[in-house]
Amino acid sequence: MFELDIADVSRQSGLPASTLRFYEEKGLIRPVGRKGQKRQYASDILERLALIALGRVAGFTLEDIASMLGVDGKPRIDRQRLLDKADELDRQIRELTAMREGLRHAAACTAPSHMECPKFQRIVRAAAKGALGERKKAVPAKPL
Amino acid sequence: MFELDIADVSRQSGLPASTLRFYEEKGLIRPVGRKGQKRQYASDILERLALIALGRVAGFTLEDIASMLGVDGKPRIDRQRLLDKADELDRQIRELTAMREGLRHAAACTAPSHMECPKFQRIVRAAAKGALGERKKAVPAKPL
DNA sequence: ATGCCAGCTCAAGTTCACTTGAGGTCAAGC
DNA sequence: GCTTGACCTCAAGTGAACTTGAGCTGGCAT
Repeated sequence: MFELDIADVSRQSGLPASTLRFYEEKGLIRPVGRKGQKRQYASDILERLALIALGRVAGFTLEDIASMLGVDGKPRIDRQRLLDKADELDRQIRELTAMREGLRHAAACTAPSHMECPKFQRIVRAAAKGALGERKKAVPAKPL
Repeated sequence: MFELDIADVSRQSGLPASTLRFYEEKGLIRPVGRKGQKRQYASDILERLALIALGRVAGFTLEDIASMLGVDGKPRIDRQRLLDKADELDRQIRELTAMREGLRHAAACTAPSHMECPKFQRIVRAAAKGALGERKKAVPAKPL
């Protein structure tokens, strides 16, 4: 297991160095040591960053993730929490799937107004069930 | 089309009144008028809020959504943008699905460390492809 | 030795999507 | 006629996840 400096990690992970330092501050990652003042990372940092990225996609906060990925490197994961999250993901996947259908249909449909198209209405109603009335913060999204 | 006051809309949509006022400020919704000082909404506001909720789930920002749902009520939607978003959702759905599998497996797997389990490794690698190196903000998530 | 460049620390700023708070208005009920 | 409650405006605050900026350090290339 060779060592990487922050630039290597940044390049290989696609994360800016500032984010890596930020993650360190939040207890998500830790350099194996320093060469002079400079952080040196073990090569498995990339695996850990992948895990973090995954957790983020799954909707965990950084704090959640930090608590699951113990400092030691290997996780003390609460199984029930994982299962709960998996269920939540199931729901989210269904919503996104409905939404995707809605988008594709909206792009293709020639009805004067989408809301007048019965198919679109059905999709909206199906997808909205659950999306609406949910108190969770949804994704800010990369601006297109 | 009868009218609703803000409390009705709030109750039926699940959104706090403050959010409705906020959405109005952002140009996402508009009351049909006022009764005294109080906002009155057309009943189709709920449909519009559903659309907004959907857009949020799909990962559009409020600004994005406002620009797609014209003031007039009915959308001037950029078809290409919708298709792009649909493709992005496809990718996101695949990631979430992988993540969900990963979570369920992690909860079930008895390997001493998840990272030592080849199945988990495979899942992580599959899911991370794409998740890592992505510059988008992912969902803050309702804390469990 | 001199200067550059990458990296460092620490504090402050940014964006997004809301929420909260202070202070005001108005119709209804007692 | 006075309070209560729902609603109003406008400004400021919040939390998550970063980013940016100012000012310092240390290695190595000229």
